[in-house]
Amino acid sequence: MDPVKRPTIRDVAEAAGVSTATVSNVVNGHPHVRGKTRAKVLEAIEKLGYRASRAAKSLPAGRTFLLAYCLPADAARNFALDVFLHHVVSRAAEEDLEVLLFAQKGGDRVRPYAELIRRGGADGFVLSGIDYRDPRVAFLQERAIPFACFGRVDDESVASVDVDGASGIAAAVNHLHSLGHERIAFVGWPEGSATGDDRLAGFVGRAGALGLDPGRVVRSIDDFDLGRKLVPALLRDHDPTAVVSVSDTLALGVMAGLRDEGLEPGRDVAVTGFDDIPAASLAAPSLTSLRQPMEQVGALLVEHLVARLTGEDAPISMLVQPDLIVRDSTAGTARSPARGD
Amino acid sequence: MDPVKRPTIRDVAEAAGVSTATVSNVVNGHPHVRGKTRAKVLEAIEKLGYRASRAAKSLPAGRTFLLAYCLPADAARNFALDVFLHHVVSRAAEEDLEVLLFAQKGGDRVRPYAELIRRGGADGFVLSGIDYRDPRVAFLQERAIPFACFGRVDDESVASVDVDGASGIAAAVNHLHSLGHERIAFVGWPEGSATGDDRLAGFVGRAGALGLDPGRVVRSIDDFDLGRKLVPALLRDHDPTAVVSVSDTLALGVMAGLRDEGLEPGRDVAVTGFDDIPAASLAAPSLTSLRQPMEQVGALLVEHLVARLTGEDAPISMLVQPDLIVRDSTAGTARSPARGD
DNA sequence: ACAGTTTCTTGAAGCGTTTCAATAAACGTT
DNA sequence: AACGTTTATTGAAACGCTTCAAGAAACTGT
Repeated sequence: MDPVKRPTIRDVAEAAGVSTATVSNVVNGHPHVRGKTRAKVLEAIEKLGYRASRAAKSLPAGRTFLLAYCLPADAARNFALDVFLHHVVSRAAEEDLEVLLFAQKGGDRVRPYAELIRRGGADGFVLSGIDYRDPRVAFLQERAIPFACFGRVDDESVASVDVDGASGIAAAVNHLHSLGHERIAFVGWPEGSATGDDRLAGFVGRAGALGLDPGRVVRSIDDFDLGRKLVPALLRDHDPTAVVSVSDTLALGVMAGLRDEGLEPGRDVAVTGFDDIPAASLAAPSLTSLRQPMEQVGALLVEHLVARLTGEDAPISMLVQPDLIVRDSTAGTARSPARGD
Repeated sequence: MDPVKRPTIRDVAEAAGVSTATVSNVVNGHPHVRGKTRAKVLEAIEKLGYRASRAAKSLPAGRTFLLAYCLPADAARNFALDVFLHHVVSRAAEEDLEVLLFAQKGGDRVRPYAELIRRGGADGFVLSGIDYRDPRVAFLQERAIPFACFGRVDDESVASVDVDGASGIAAAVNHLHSLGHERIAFVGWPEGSATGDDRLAGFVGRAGALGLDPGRVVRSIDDFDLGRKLVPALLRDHDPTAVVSVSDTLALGVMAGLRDEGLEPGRDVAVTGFDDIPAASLAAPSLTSLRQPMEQVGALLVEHLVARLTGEDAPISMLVQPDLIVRDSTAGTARSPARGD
């Protein structure tokens, strides 16, 4: 009825005819153990199927062997979250760490972290969805809790990995320019988001460098319908042959809006997005987008945390490159018939 | 430098001038504590910001206060995963349980569970992605480990919650029928998936009951492009005015395929999907779909596990109803002009 | 005011590990 | 063969909490 009783270190010690201290030494790879003794112990471990209990290890060790991650409240909007998480978990497993999930309760973004810390719930934290001056960062830093951020933090002493949005957008602009597009517009987020500002900078910089007008910019919050509705104004003000969007959601909205105006996205007007959300490849036409290298980001964050937990003082602040995934929404060239210019 | 030292139960006991046993009694709400004593203790707890450490609680309790969930290897395909997880985590938090995440290593689906159990890593498991005769179910059952499944399990003694796919599809058929559609086709998965068979049964049953031809069925594995490519044959063989799909992915493919054939989905041919993945609302036209009540599922699973851990023998085997989300892909009526019949 | 009850509080053991000082065994020297 | 070294092993304390038998305090009723 009850879950099967697990063997303890004492059972192993008995079976091997040694003390529990010796078993512990073997398990933890301490140097001074004779070959013969080690063999006996390993055999007993094997026979009994022994594994040290995390709970029992934690107590004397003063650590939990857990990394914690707070699920964003708007999980449904964060499409790549599960992929990111998957990589964090996998990489953590390689380091014998497991991942603890917790969630925001009310509006307070810091509270759940504080609670977890008070209960000694985890050794370190992985954060995502970093804002300018994110309160969580200040909080954790003040308490000297190990943590690492997916997203840019202005403070150099904070470990963070971010996707180089500027360079990603620049790649999209290059791609479109090489297809012959001259009037490229950018659909961005409202000012004040670290990620959005960065991507916009990429557009402005690259467009300028290519001698294109970097002023073809329109802004909207990240919503499909708003993206759709901004198309008439976009066409009127900038008459673009290509639209670079700060996100896939907006890009898909723009594609719908183009079609509302009788233009076929991908043929009459090229469109690119950012994030490569699942819907990007499921759209018709499929959407050219920038994929964030989640595996790399997850691995870097975990590696940093492990180093930090091992005592090394290893601040990192890395920028990783997104991959341009070319699909049908940029399949035509700027010189194709439809718009006749 | 080091993470701030947390106060222990002993600190509280000292501050309140009582023994640690009393503090423990207060914290755990034991009955025989005098009001005045309780007040003193609570005050000390408040002042010091004390919270019992999970690690230290676990050891004598013989439980971890953790529920474990294994991230499916193909996380990227499981679109609603993060939503589901979010609800599981939230509900668990209400019960003072946290959620531990682990991942599949190689091909062996059972191995990670076995490993976690050997380390005494969690009190119970939440499973998803249940197959016919899922090996994990047999494994956990054999070891009498508490677990609860999202997905149907044939064994009545296993706690499971599933979404009523048959009834969901039936609702879609009803919806289309009420719009005047008479020739409704079903795009299903290949035989042999529990979920797919169930949804198909819903179509056949409902179509038959309405006096429609229940034989308009086509099958494909769950892939956008395959859904797209099956449209010509679908039109030729069944000439449907509406297509009910077993999944959103296939439905989106079908919509693309219809457009390839010069038909406008939502106007010329109605389309429905299942799962309400994010792409459903981002498609143009937006896709009518069936939303799985993830919150309910998550809550039920956690509630069962809590009951089970509390000693109650509470097997459940529930079916919850999906919600039909009507969108533009079923906006027209069967009598609208385009197809002229 | 005293014994008998009942209610509250506590000391100490124990949960499964790690760690470290102390002891034992093995090895070189002479 | 006895000694000093080095290497291997161990006993016991400690980690922060719960639990339970036992003791103390607060009430009864007389």
